[in-house]
Amino acid sequence: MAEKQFRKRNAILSYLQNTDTHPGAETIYADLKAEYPDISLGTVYRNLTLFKQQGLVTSLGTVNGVERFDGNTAPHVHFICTECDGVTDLMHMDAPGELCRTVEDSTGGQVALCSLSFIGTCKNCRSNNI
Amino acid sequence: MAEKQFRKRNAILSYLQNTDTHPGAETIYADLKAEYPDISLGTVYRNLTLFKQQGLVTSLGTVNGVERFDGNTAPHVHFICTECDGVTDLMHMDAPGELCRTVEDSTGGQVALCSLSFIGTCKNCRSNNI
DNA sequence: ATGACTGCAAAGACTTTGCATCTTT
DNA sequence: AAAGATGCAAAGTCTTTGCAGTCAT
Repeated sequence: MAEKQFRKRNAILSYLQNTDTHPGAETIYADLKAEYPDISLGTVYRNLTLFKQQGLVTSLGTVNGVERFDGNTAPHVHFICTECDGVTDLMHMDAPGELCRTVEDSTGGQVALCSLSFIGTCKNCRSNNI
Repeated sequence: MAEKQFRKRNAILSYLQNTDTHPGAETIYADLKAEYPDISLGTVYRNLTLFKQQGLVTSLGTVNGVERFDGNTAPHVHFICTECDGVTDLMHMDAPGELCRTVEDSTGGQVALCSLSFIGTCKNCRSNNI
């Protein structure tokens, strides 16, 4: 009794909603392991799949073979560093959401979301390259 | 003598440069098998990796777990159908290439390329859903 | 009790890679 | 002969999944 025990599902969602690092499953697993020593990777994957279906989190696609997740479902733009695999938000930049209608008109399809990413080398990795 | 035998490497590149279907490795392999019955999947993967490094082809990222390739290196926008996994070019639409500089200024990073995709259901799949 | 959630480990899908062979020059 | 490209199959990564056990109501 006392506090109701948090389910791992909640922990995973909460973790995603409180980070801007756009982690992959393995990272989520490793980080949550501190507080939930018996959490399993299967649970992380299972819940991520669920969250995606429910629209609670989005997938950025894969970076270096690993799918990366975002708990911030508001449309926004990403910067992906190909050296450190870091993904950062570009909050000041508008995702071209208004173009979705244009695309629907020109293709006859239905657009669920649009994804805009800039791929390159982040400030930090540039410095380290000197 | 006669015609020099085409290397498989050339065949793979040529295949990519002459299609707009944005195939994955398995598809390239299957299609080239007709003309090159002894081609191997390893060769396809090996050469795709090479082409990416050389900048001869680009990767669109993964669709449904499979990396998809584009022999058209001119920047352009893609429409990705989540039902049939088809990827089509939106040639009439400009990729926001000019924003690369803006991103570099605001992040201090260096932008190599920008990727804009619209994800949804294509015209064909919509029809089939009726 | 019942249904929901999870741990574990096996299976699956996709990709990479070592080595021997075959080509090209 | 030397360098490069490829076939084959094993290995490697990442992800999914079946099943039994656990937790919440």
